[in-house]
Amino acid sequence: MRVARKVRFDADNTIAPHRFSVLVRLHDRPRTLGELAAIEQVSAPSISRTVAQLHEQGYVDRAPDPDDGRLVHLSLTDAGREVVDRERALRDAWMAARLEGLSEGDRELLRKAAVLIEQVLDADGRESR
Amino acid sequence: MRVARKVRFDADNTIAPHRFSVLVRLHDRPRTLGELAAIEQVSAPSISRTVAQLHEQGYVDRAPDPDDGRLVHLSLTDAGREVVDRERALRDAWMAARLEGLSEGDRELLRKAAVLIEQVLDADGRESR
DNA sequence: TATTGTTATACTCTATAACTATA
DNA sequence: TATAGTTATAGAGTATAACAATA
Repeated sequence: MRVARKVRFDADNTIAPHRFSVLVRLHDRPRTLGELAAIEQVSAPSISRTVAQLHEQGYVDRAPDPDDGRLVHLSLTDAGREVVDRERALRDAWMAARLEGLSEGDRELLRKAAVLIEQVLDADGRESR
Repeated sequence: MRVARKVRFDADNTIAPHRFSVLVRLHDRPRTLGELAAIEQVSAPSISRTVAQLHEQGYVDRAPDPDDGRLVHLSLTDAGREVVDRERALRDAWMAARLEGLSEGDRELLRKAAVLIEQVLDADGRESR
């Protein structure tokens, strides 16, 4: 949690965390509003508002489902994809700078730990977050 | 960051994250409002309001500085200390449950990684966060 | 009737600007 | 004048309740 906090504070983020998170979900694949609400664990009105803003910013496309008129399919625009890539590059650079002083052995240890942590998270809630 | 998110979502936290964070800072030692604002990286009015609420909830004591009438020294009440301890116990339990399935070797790997990560964070910004 | 999404309204946390009290 | 903190006001994100459209 300290690492997460540090990245959030120091990495000069260019987009608000919850908006970035939504863009990342859509970077994986297109989703409906309901799916996003479930993944992000926020209410329907909340995700609706956030997506509306991202749509206005030109980062997200909205498309009605051809068979079910209630569904709205969201996907990233090219601009949205760029935002995700740029932000990820910023965070990667931040982390790389921090790991520079470590020995190769230490870095290898952290690589193994990262794999382990991913496993633990995936084994848990099948969250797909 | 995925771990932090998961803990925040799943661990049935009993107090809002930013309030908890302030209580943790005061658990370390008493501090003034200005110190808290700097540590938490929020504005003076923001920390002032948060601390006022924690004071109303009975978690924080306020005491004027005997020499400098502008300063307000904040410290935890017994109730505040309990909140921190309880919340930490919840998170520890959450984490312990998640690590149960690992081998002793894997857990040892994670212990070493945690030490390393602490070092990296401390080496960085001398943040005392 | 149930489901998907939006609108109305309110609460919390945040910030900047203006202010009070003390140094 | 400068510093520590508070009050006034506004913006962003969240929630619940009520609503519209579709199945």
